[in-house]
Amino acid sequence: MNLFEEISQRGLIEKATSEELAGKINEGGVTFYVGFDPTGDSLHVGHFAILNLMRLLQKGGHLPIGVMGGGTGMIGDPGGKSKERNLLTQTQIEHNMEGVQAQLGKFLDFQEGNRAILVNNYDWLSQLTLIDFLRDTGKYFSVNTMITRESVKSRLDREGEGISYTEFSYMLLQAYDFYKLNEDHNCTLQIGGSDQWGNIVSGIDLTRRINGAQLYGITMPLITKADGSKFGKSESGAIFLSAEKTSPYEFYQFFLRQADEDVIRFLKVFTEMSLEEISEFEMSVREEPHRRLAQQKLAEEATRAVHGEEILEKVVRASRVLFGEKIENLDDQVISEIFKDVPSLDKEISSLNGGYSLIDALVETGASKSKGQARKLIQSGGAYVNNISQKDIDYQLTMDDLASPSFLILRSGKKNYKLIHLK
RNA sequence: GGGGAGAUUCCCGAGUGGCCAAAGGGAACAGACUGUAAAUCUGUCGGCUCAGCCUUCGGAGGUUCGAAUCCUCCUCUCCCCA
Repeated sequence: MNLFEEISQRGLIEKATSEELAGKINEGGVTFYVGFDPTGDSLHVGHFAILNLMRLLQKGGHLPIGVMGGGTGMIGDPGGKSKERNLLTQTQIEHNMEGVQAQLGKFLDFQEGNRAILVNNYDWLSQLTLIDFLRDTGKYFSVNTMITRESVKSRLDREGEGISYTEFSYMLLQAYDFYKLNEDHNCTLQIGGSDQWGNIVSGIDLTRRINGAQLYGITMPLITKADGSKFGKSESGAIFLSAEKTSPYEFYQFFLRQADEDVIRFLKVFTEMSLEEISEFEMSVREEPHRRLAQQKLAEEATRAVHGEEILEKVVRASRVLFGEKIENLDDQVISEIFKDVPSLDKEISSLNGGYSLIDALVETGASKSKGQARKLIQSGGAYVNNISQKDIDYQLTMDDLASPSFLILRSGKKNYKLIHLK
């Protein structure tokens, strides 16, 4: 199977601008680019599919360019929901670029061979002067066409909304990026989300008009879940690739909890596993879903790619302990490692002498919002001390409840852990 | 500029003088069942020293034994006409 067939079978392609593209991709040596929003210093799982596609293409002999939208970020894509863009400072953008580059490095090779590069479009967009830009670039754009673009049209149709000239120009800048990257790096392919179609096509048109070069574009489908909700959000918000923003444990658990209906599709989209291997897991999901082998594999592959083998092992071990039986007789080191990401409350060890009420402990650790809720939680059997359900409202924690010499583990519900560190 | 409607607990939304911490739905949180899934069912869902008490119905006053409900003023939102 050739590369193009493979990526389309994985579900990584929604639309391509031209039939010829398949041939180019199978030949190799295509320089392609993907744009990233510079507003944060970490990518999130919503980027996972595109990262995987970039990785697959690089391994297939193509050259990836990551473009940070340092310049376009100051303008704002009219398709985006936010009305006003914050102007990021250069230092912020540099900081964000570093963060993103480190993460891209997990998926792409920046070192040798057909090595990836990361650039900031501020570098060239900031050099443009208005007169030159209008004369050399603006003249190739038809306003008639621009106002029919979905992103612009929806803003025009909505009463009282409108669109500023600034945002209206966004499309021109992104188109110019593609032209510029073609000139400077011989970049001939742009890949983006399905909402980027219009912008990509604008770049292709512009470049053809300026220098006659034929460029290509691919859009990726929006990754959705079987229940219709958007992939990438957990109860507590977006799942980031950075360990500071989303702990590796939470990251692993997020993938582990995906539904049977989604997991095979996700294996194809998010991992490099061969399609043959994936079809074995497909059978497993069908015949023995309770074993959750596919979910485990997905969580494993994703966590390994982002956080590495060593952290993966720790996270798997932590998961086993956390979803296991009673926690006792562990040493401090093991506990603090397993529960590294769990919020913990420091407490004087002496407070256990006179007994420390479970209700207070639940409130103080933040497991419950108020004493009333803590009381109800205990009554419903949802409060756990060292993984054992405790239903006595007046329960007092004592030295006997320590899971290790200085730790005590509380839990509300199935997976919400809190740690008390006795000093 | 003229006329009308409205603001209720996280969200939607009922409630027009006591039976109101306020119906119903959603979200959320627990429990059961499971597979750390989905669906379903059950419970909880302002606070507390919890059979009781305290603080809430846009804001400030007032009437009343008693106000989310009535009156006055203010703030904000929406609709229609010009």
